[in-house]
Amino acid sequence: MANYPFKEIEEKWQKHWMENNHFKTVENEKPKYYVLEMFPYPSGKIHMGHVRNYSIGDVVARFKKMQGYNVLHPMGWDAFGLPAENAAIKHGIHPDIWTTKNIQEMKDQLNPLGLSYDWDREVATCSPDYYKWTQWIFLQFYKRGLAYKKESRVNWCPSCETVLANEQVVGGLCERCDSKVGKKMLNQWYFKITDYAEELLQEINNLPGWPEKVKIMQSNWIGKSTGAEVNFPINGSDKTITVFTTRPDTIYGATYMVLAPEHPYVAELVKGTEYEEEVNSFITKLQHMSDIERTATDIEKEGIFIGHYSINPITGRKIPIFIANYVLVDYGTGAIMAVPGHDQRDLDFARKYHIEVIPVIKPEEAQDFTIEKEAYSDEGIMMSSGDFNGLKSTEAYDKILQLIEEKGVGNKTISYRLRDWLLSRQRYWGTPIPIIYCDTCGTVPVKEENLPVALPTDIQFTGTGLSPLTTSETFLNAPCPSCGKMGRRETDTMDTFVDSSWYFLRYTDAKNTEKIFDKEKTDYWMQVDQYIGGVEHAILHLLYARFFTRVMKDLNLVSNPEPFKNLLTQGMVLKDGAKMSKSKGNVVSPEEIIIKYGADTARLFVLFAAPPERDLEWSDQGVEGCFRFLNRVWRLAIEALDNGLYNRKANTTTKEDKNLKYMIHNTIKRVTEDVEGRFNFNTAISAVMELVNELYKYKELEDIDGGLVEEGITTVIVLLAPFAPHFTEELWAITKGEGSVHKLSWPKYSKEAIVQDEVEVVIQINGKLKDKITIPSDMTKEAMEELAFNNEKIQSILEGKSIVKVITVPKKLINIVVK
RNA sequence: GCCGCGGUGGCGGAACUGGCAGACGCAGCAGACUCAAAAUCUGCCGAUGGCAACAUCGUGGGGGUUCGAUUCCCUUCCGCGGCACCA
Repeated sequence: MANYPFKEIEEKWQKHWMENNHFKTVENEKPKYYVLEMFPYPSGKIHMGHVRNYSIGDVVARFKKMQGYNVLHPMGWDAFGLPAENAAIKHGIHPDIWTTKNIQEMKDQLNPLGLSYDWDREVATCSPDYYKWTQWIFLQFYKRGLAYKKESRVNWCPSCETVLANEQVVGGLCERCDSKVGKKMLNQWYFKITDYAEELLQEINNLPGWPEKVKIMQSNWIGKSTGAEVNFPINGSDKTITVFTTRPDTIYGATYMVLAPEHPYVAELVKGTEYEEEVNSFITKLQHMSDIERTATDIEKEGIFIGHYSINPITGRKIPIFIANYVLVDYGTGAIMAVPGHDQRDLDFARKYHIEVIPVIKPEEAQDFTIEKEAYSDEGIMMSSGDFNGLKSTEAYDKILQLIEEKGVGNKTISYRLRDWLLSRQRYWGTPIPIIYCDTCGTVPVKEENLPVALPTDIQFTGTGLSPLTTSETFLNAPCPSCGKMGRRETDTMDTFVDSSWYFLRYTDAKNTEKIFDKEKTDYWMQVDQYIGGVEHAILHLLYARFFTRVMKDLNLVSNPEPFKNLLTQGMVLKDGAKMSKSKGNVVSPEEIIIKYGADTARLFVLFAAPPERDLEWSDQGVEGCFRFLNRVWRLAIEALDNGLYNRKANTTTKEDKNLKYMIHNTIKRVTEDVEGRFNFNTAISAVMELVNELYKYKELEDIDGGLVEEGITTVIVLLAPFAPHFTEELWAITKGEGSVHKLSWPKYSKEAIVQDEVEVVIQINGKLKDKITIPSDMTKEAMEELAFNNEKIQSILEGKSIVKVITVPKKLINIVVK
């Protein structure tokens, strides 16, 4: 028999579903379920990673719908970004046209997959209807002091004369021209995400539906450490330098101090001294290095003495002040007390510059303790620490902190690794920052009623120099919202992560022209019950989205501060052990697979080949196998219908009948559990395959129950519906003649059918399998043991051995322990 | 360096709470059908020994707990991912 006509079937049902608004969703009284896949960047081509992502989401959506939920399953486009602008520079196509065309092309490639999206809720972040609200959010942040501008060091390519995002710096080089990337001070916009650091960290504990791995990554990223700030007066000056330390217990061992070269005091302290020139050239040298070069762990520690001393406020000791490449200006206070005895970095530096090393903590057992090449960073017993000598360092930690506070020279504090979010981009294709600079009024936000600040079209893309928006006269000049005099617009646009930090909220009320969204609607749908996407977004996107949602909760725009209840991070699609990529030439295009085997086979394969969290190794033969399986089901159903198998002699209730009934209902149970709780689609599908194999065997028997065959085939069709939607819809139409398989309720297994009268148990001797016997499932322990001891095979093995004990687990095993 | 995840047949993977290791699929081998091939259907398919029934070994390596360990504990090796001069 020929293969099933997948092409006709898929086109037919896609058209049917679309024309009948099959996937349209509105709020109703049913329990809601919001399933979301991370929206794509419209590159113009979908790849297997997309197919995998959306297939997983579609199974969840269709399954939940069959379970009676009101399911929201939207799709949209993360449509701002650099590739569109590069295309403009390279080919002279306007980013808007390029993006719109790509969205259409990607939609044309997505539709053949049969995904159950409600396209009425589509959003594109580059559309003014959308970015108007991104700007509106910016203004709310600004009002709250959560958006602010500051001078800071940013990546700078001297050849392109432009700022680069961290992602655009590849191995310390500019991704476009391969020049060495340096640093430059620029005035940039920031979001104050650090205000939410503690909340974002604490609330990770309230995300039981997130993978542990992602939670750990976020915690580490936020990077909380507790310690103290201590003020060290500068000798012969009225200034003090505040250092941050996590080890106040080592303060007696501080033999020098290091400032970050960019620390504001440095320039002041050396001004007009003999050290000025040397310090300046050191700083200039560092500025020409990228962060990557500068912070590489293998780089040698380097620094210089700046001619000043400070006073250790606890010991009164006078210690030299250095600047060095290993102290960062934007962590802690940008200054440290260096304790070479107990910090490896400080030790390396001290050895190089011949600075004294004073050990102040020794291991508990140690007698004469000295430091050679390795710093001692563990706990221990205090030494050379005045009154604290002999104490455990953990006790001394608290006592010294107390002393610091009593003396008023410092206090307990907390430091985070998380930095504020730099959102300015010197780009065209992004959301314009709605700010006007006025000579009289300064920095003035655009009035809400004047949003959106639209992207102009009279732009030149030269690929060099400043933000392209500076080339638009119509954009640049705008009246000050406060005094009306001519001002200048902000010409930077926002990082595209801003756009994607709230799109899931807009889906809940995508067409609203009055408001960002209606709170009632958003509260009805939020949280996202299941979010699905690549683990590469574990930190940035997911953290930013959490941050935004928290702020929106504080603004009373939403009720729940956490956006994503459950998170599934799917693995990559590999071929020959490597990620599919053009440069490796190992790309399999979804289009060619759909043409050859159809979308249902493609979907089935990506779900069957591996559990969703793991990487998936592509296999052409594996795809073929899935296609064969669908054909096998097809033939089974068609043959049963044509040959009247449904009507053959019924209700004989043989052993085989009972077994098939058991198989049918146990398969329902297995598939339900696999899909619902664990997202193990691979085992769900293999369970259905087993049932199909069983049906093939059963139908060859002499005496079969036609009704049971029908039940079996129907069950297979219904259970496969979320996985292979077109295939099952067609089979449903053929075998049942009416309705849609997708409008059915998800089947429930019969409890009686999965009760087995007989079970197979194993007989072990010393834990090793010796024989298997089939017994009634309600047999007592005693009877089981009797049976085991009467077993001929067991008797012959037991001969001449003495029995130590017998362990019997009902319905499972009998283990006889012998000597 | 620190943190996390993983290691099971020729391959992708299964074994959910400690109880038959290898479900299901792929590849391979054999048979049926066919003039023949493809497709399809059926059977076999971890290693070693044996004609066989069967025996022994086997979940990266070593050790432990247990009647019993892929599963729990210790240790070690390898692979992958994240962070990385964060004081």
